[in-house]
Amino acid sequence: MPIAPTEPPRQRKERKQNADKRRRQVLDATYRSIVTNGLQRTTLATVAEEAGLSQGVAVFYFKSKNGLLSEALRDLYITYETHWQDAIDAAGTDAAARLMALVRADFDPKICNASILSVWFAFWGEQKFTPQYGAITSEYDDNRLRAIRDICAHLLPADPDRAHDIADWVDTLTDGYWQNLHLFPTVYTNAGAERSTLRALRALLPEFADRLNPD
Amino acid sequence: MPIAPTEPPRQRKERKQNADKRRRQVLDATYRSIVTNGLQRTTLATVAEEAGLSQGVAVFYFKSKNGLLSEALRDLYITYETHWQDAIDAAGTDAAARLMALVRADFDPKICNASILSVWFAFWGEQKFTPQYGAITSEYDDNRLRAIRDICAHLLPADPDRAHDIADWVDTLTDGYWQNLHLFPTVYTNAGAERSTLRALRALLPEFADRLNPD
DNA sequence: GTCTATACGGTGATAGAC
DNA sequence: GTCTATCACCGTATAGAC
Repeated sequence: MPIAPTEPPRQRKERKQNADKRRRQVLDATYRSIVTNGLQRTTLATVAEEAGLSQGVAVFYFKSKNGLLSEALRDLYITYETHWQDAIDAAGTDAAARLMALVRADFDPKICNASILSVWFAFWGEQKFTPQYGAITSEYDDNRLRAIRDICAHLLPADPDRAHDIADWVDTLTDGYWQNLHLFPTVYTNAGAERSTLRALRALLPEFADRLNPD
Repeated sequence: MPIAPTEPPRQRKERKQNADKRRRQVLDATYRSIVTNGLQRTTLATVAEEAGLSQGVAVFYFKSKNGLLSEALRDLYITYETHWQDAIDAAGTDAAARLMALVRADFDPKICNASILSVWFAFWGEQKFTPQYGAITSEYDDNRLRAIRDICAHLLPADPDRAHDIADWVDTLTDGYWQNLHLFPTVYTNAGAERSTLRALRALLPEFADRLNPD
């Protein structure tokens, strides 16, 4: 059976690396094009120009415009997920500290700013009409909701119903503040949204209020 | 100065009525086209077909595609605003009852369902790239936030800071549930979102818990 | 006021040279 | 792998007949 469709391992690896590099290059360009042009006016031409490559390259690596945009959305979710996971990992084992870390991570300007929010909302605005987006959104958002529920379950081991409610409210409230930040960037600020969310948390969890204080 | 560029009053009125009728006809068609095609693939052609009119009519009454879509967004906000205003008006003078009425109005399937949410999010996804949308959004959302703050101020006359927080949380939490309903229509339901919001309200306002119960 | 026809500029995808 | 050239198509807006 051997005498496989061979090529030296080293060369194969180099090809793979080149492919990954190009994919990254095109994804970054896609992201920049959406930020400046929106999803509507992002075309293979605008992406190619941002990347400093030809249109053909984007098609070669992503098959179609739709494939490219779907991968861009997945990439966005991966970056986001890595960020909040790192944050709760770094917060140690105390559930209150982990919950606070997750909230603060959500409003970190590194992943929550006008540009990135405009990309999120551009995709979400199309989600109903592009089924692929919906599948990606569900997959990743589920991870986050489970993580929040897990933290809350540890925080309130004696009251799973209340833990479930709190988890739902935290998830929903942070989403709501993202929307406020996106729609009214002159009224809301990251720091303000974070403070408001933590204040809500202290009001909802008075017994942990001292451990949910950013100071 | 008279001898104005006249035309008999009756005729002028009839023209105005016809214009209003046509505008409504085209706006409704625009709305239907967005629901079925999304904002990206809504064109003058799809709107004209939905309306059973020619492309020229849409341009005649709304100047351009952009003008048409902006008016459609404004129309959406007016319908929404009328709905929640009617709801709090009908709730009487008790602040807790008014607050609950506002929340319940927000999840009324009449104005909160998969179709309408997809239209809202389609516009919000483009907001950053179409300045006109932002102006309309700010104008109308401000009315709602002021109304909520007003209700909360009546509810907690002795504690304006807390009233302000509660108002902010109600506004943001309902927005967040709209997003959940839009992104995960198989997981969230209108009734569930309403119940969760009211439960949050009772947790945040324990002294009014009995008056914030839907039963 | 309403229509049809059309100008003009993209758009995604493909073919084929290098 | 990467490029350029090219295809068939669709988008808005306008012009002008009725």
